[in-house]
Amino acid sequence: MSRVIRRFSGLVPVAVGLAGLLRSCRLKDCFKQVIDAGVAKVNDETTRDRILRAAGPIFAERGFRDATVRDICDAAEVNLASINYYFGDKARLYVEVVRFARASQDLIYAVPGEGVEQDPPEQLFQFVQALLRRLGLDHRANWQTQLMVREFLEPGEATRALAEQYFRPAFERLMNLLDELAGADREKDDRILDAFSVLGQCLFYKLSGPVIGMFEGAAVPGDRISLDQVARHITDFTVFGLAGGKVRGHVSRAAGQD
Amino acid sequence: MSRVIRRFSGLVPVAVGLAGLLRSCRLKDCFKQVIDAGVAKVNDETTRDRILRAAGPIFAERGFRDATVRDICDAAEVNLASINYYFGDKARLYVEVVRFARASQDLIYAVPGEGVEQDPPEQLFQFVQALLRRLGLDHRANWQTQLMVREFLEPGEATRALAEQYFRPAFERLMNLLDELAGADREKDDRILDAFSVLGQCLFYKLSGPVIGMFEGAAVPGDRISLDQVARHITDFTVFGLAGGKVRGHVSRAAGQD
DNA sequence: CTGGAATTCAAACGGCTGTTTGATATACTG
DNA sequence: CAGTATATCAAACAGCCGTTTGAATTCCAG
Repeated sequence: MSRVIRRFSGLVPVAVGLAGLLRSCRLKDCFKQVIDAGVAKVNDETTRDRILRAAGPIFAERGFRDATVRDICDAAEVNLASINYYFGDKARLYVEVVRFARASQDLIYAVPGEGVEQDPPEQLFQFVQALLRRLGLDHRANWQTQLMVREFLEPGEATRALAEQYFRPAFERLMNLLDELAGADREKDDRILDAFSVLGQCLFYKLSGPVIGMFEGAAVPGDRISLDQVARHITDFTVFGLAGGKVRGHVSRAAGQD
Repeated sequence: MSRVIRRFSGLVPVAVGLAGLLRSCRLKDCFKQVIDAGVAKVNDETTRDRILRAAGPIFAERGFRDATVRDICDAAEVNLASINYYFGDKARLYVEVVRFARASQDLIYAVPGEGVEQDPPEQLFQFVQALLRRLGLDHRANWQTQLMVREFLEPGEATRALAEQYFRPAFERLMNLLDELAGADREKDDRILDAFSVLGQCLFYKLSGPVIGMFEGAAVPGDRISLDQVARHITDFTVFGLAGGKVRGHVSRAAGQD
């Protein structure tokens, strides 16, 4: 009781408290938000920001569980207690980091060629190319992408917002793109499955990287095969693959010899 | 010093020691191997086996790090010290569990229709169908598959053997299958990329399950869309997609309007 | 300058982890 | 049966984890 009062002794916590998601987060933040809004400018990095920036790569590389607050504080060169002081606990720091990652890059969404008039296959190529780049197929992925892939593979509390705001728009843009390629008269389920086929092809290179490197014959992009080669292949594969959806009798049965 | 001598007081440890990978693992195992070889038969389950069997699902569900030896021992109804007594430590139990999982199911490999004379598209369909089933797209995946997917996504020490013995044979069978479909005159890189495209499409449903469930419109197999529908789609998509590889000029450029 | 709030800090706390220990019970051998 | 190797067990250990504490420091308005 007394500890809470001591800690929330100022007037600012009340504002945050009313905002709903309060608890113990420290409260220079409120001024910070005002500052960020453009009212004023902070020259040297605040402790909160250093934590946020240092935590990103660590969470991305090791995941929530394996990343320790001690390592994060060491990397940020702040005191061990700072995380609990500014964010309440490790979990809330994590969702803040995800938010930060999301804000500092728009992942799949901002695909080049959006709105530009080009033929559909070329638009698809650029979509795929951009996605592969975001996934880090050219160089190593940045930590933001790594973090989002992690959230994608095993969703947590922060994932729902991610899905709504980033994955879904990209997903719908892709479906529209495929409509242009295959004709818009497709059924809804087919549209979805087609989009999955494209995303699956792209994600495979990100997710299976370490293992396919073990197959002597196979080569990861960046090794023998360039990112553009992969993007080109996926585009071609898809453009022709879509034709399969048009044949309602289903090829694999229709082609049967019996 | 004295503890080692006390523990390895018998003569059996020497044999295992010579085998190379000894250390503190307990040594009824040597007899156990003889028993398994058919010399004798053990009626009631040994402690070692109970641990092995209980650890599988727990490692599969939570991963190596989040699975605790206490939970495993509770599930196996054995004493806490048993894991260290029989396996040395948690890590060596884990690789043993992976070996056990690998042995108790042959994952992707044993595809129905192997050797059976059917037209290539139907063979591909059955390959895809079998893979999706192994991945647990119909009901929930069994723990063996879960464990292998985990190893696939972030490889550990046990992964290399897995890749060599299971992933690779399936991979090569798939490439041969695609050769029959597309003609065998393809370049090596194209064969690999085509196979990746198929695997990517299949894996997508396993890996993105939780997230695509968040898209209201989209449906996971088992929900609105059946596993066979998905398998059929992937097959059709692939059969036509392979045609893209035959056009050397690359569709996405050739179809350009400029 | 002064007093009180905001922040930083070293130290510790309680809990959970994998592992070890030494005693005890069981099985087997000569 | 005696004696020894094997197996089981409750208890404890050391180490790391996230978190808390209370004092010291910095900051800033009056």
